[in-house]
Amino acid sequence: MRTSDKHQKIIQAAIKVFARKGFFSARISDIAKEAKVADGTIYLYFNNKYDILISIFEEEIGKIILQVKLAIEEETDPRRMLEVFALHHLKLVEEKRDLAEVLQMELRQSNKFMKEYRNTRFIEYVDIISTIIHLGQEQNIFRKELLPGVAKRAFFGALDEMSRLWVLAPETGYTIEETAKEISNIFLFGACRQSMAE
Amino acid sequence: MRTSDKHQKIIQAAIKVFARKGFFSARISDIAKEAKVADGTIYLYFNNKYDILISIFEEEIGKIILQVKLAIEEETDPRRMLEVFALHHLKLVEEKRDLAEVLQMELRQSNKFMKEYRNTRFIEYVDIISTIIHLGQEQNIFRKELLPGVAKRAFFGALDEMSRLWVLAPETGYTIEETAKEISNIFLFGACRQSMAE
DNA sequence: TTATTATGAATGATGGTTCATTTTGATCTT
DNA sequence: AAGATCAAAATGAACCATCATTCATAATAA
Repeated sequence: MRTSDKHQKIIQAAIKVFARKGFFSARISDIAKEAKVADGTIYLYFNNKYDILISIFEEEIGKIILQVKLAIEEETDPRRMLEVFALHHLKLVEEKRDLAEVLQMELRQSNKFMKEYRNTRFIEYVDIISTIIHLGQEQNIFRKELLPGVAKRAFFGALDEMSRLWVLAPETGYTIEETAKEISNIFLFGACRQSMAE
Repeated sequence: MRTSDKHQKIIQAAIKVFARKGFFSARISDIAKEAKVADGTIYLYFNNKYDILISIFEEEIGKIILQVKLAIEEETDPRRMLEVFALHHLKLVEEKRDLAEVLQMELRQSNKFMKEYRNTRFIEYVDIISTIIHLGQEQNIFRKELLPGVAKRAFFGALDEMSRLWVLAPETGYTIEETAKEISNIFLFGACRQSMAE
């Protein structure tokens, strides 16, 4: 059996277990059982429990970034790009619920218990948005005065709050598509009635 | 010494310790030392470690809700109300950093390790926003088609992502006031250049 | 035969919780 | 005013369950 197989099996098992119980309540023996592997085997592939979590972040976010960037390259209009990003972000909950749950719940507070770990992958992910915003400003579509550091986080935060909701309570009455559309719309055009439409 | 004094002392100590170490890494003895109280004393006022955390949520969010509602009642324009809400939410990081940190980091994932606990106070807080949005729709200021469940979370999420940033890395280069203004602006009018202004 | 990979019982540290004991302070007695 | 009494409040050492991690041993495969 190839090394990478066990590595992957453990990662996938850990995602499941962390999603179900949370990082701290999850036991190594839970992960081992889920991966159909002995407790000790885990330590042949990872240094410790934290290392498993970090590997999940690094490897899985890496895959997501790749996919999203690819999808965005298909588009030319920055407005559409934002919608595509939104769609991808929200879809994650549906397509990989366990992973979404781990990223939602554990990633955010990882800085607390892993002081030294700087999650550059996560930053890279959010910065996809600022790239789009910058593009939109260059094309004279977005307002020049937008504060990029605020705008990107406003958009990301809005999306992420919705995906947090879905992770906690799957039923909201809204579909992913309409939610992505609505959030993009609010971000692009605002909640106010457009006075010109009068 | 009155009962309530110790209760408060322990709560305040716990906020400090939870902020510094996170809920799981915090030891009861840490909290006891910070509160200048014996370990056992804590169990005279709280059932267990979780109970301390829940009490923080209930009592402290209660206070915040009161303050915010009061400040919003001063305003008549829903657009201003949103800005006031934003200002209050962001100010919390500055004025009560430890509490903000606990709410940011621990509150969100509380559902994971305290399955039975439904945080109604938190819901109540976010619902202040939907009340404002509803008002704005009635006054024909906000678009009627806004999905209230999405819009309120978009606004809240945007704000909260910024306060998460401040909790993690205090220096961002933006002031609270300009951030509140910017987020409100984006939410109200969008990121796009208003075409009528052409 | 030997190097690699895997096992899972044993180890050891940790820290939430308990509880026998002490301290406090209010009330009553003389 | 000085003891005496007692319930409530506080203490902190000890208990014990819980795992993360290790490592002597076994299985596998080259």
